[in-house]
Amino acid sequence: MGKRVTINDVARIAGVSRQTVSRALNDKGEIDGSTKQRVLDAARELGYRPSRFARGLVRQDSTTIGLVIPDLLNPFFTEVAHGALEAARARDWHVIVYDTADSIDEERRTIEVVVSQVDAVVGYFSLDEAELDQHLSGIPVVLIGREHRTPRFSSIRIDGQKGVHEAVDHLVAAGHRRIGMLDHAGRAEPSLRRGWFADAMATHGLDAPVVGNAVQSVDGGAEALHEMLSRHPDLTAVFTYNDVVAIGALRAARRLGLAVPGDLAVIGFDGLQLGTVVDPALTSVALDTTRIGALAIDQAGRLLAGEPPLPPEELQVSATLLVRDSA
Amino acid sequence: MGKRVTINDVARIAGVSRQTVSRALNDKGEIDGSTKQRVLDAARELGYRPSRFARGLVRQDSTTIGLVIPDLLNPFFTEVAHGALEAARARDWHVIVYDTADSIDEERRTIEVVVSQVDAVVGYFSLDEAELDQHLSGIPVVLIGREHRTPRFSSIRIDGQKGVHEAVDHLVAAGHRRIGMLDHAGRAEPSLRRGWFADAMATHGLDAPVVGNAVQSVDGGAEALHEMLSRHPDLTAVFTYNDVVAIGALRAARRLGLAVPGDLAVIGFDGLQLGTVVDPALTSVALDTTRIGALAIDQAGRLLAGEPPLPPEELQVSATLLVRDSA
DNA sequence: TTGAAAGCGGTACCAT
DNA sequence: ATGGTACCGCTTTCAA
Repeated sequence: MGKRVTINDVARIAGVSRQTVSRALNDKGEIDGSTKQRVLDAARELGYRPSRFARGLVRQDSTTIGLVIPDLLNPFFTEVAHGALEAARARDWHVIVYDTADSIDEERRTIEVVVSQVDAVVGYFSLDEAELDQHLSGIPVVLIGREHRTPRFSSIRIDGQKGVHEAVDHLVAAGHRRIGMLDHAGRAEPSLRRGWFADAMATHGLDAPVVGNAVQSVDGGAEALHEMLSRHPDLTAVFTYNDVVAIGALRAARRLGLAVPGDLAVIGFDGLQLGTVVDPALTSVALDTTRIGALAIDQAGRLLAGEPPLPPEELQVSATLLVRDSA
Repeated sequence: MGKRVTINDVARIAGVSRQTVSRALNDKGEIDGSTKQRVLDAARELGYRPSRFARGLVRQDSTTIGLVIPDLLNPFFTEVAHGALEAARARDWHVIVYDTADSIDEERRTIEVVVSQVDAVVGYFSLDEAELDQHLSGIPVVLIGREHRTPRFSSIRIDGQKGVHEAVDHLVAAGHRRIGMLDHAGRAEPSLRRGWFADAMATHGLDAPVVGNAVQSVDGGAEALHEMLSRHPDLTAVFTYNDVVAIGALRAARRLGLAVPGDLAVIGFDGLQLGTVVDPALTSVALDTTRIGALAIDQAGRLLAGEPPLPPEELQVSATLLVRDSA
């Protein structure tokens, strides 16, 4: 029942050929004013609308990118998505967004259908490359926040080395010595961020850091800080896996009657805008989230156009300490 | 350069006809195992990928919806978008997201191109219906947060009447009498929310309310509260146009040394998750934001299928007071 | 099991 | 200014 009315119907009603209809609708010259009007009227009357498929088939323009993210409600992904949308819009590209709801099954469903809807795919995946390639065969794929293993894929890397060092420098300069970290709970290996942190601590000759694990949520962060502080009451500063956890830590500190940054300094990671709504505003190792999305789109574009892709060095986004009020 | 390899190329290389290629690729029966393998190999080798246009042209399935929002970074719209994506995914529909960056020009650009990419459009628009219809001709359009004037469009209404009354009831029950409101700045007419508020105040026989105007941002809310309090220091409670403004008010109150809710009660509007990260957690007249998006998708679906559309009464989402800690 | 032919709904090019 | 025709890439009859 959907797209019934075709260009032929319009042609018939208007008493002209389809080519003429096409001309009228596309504002080509070479058409009589009254004819054009007649066609337009007929089209409107019939509720005619060109098929995007037929049109796409003949004019090979119009690019559509699939953006796959685990959870749009997570402000980090929201920002990345925003960056991607912005970059795509600048090129007049269209972006189909898929929210996989943090579910591996939804991710599977997504890669199965996305390939027939878009020209390239960018985003966050947890499936292994073999499975991805199997379903996404033949189409450019840019992985975000995860390193590719085979040349089949591209990836945008997050380089927090410098930023995390700055964070620790900042804390040390303020006199902190006992600094803990709230890492990502429930992952096989310690995070890269934890590695950078340990590295920075070592640089200052500080003790092997105290590390707790936080579930990735505000509540998770609050709980983890409680726990960590009960075991290590001497901590005067905390660095967290990300801003969401840091915000939880902020809340926990307040509940414990600790002034931030006076009694406890807190530094997050991501530099989300969200960090400005809490009080004190969150100091954070900031990523240019917009750029992450934009880079992914950019790389997808190069791959699509057959241009030389950006080399790994340029596919990195590095972090910088963003000093606000919590440290 | 883009989509060079066609089904014909695969057919030639595999030494079969295109129909056979189609069979192999689409897992139809009636094909010899070895033939199928040969085709698959050829396809992989050539990096063949079916044209989504050609395929869409012949099988008229696959629905794509355009979602137009003014700013994905605004948590309210993020939540609505999330609801829409979720509802679309449940039907195996695809959603192209357009962020118009709060710009009327971007909105224009969007409606000009979206029509050739999607089957229906839902979202937020500020253009008038005539202009919308002109570009979106013939395709279902569901307006959110704004009432349609002509039957050409559908719209999802926000009904805050009950929720706002609950909010005022709640405040009055807690002993508040002097309650101000921070409305939306920079709009021609007072908002509906302000009307509901005035109405609720009148119900309780309270004075005509004090109303200030806030720019729609955290800073805007903070500033507006300052200003309002300097002129009306006797206020003990504030209701705001939305949560973002309320969060600004929260901050301003804290800076002024006012305890919330002790010295000043604050109630927002929207019921965003964002309200849980601030301290005290924000009490708010909550909307089911997810439902807003879902309703829009639902209505678009009915329009598309030629089913009877939902009547206006069912296209409403009403608000309820969500009591957290700020009032 | 496989292939030939006929569209799907448009646009471009060449006549008229 | 308008119409005829080929063709975009793929799937769906229908024969063979």
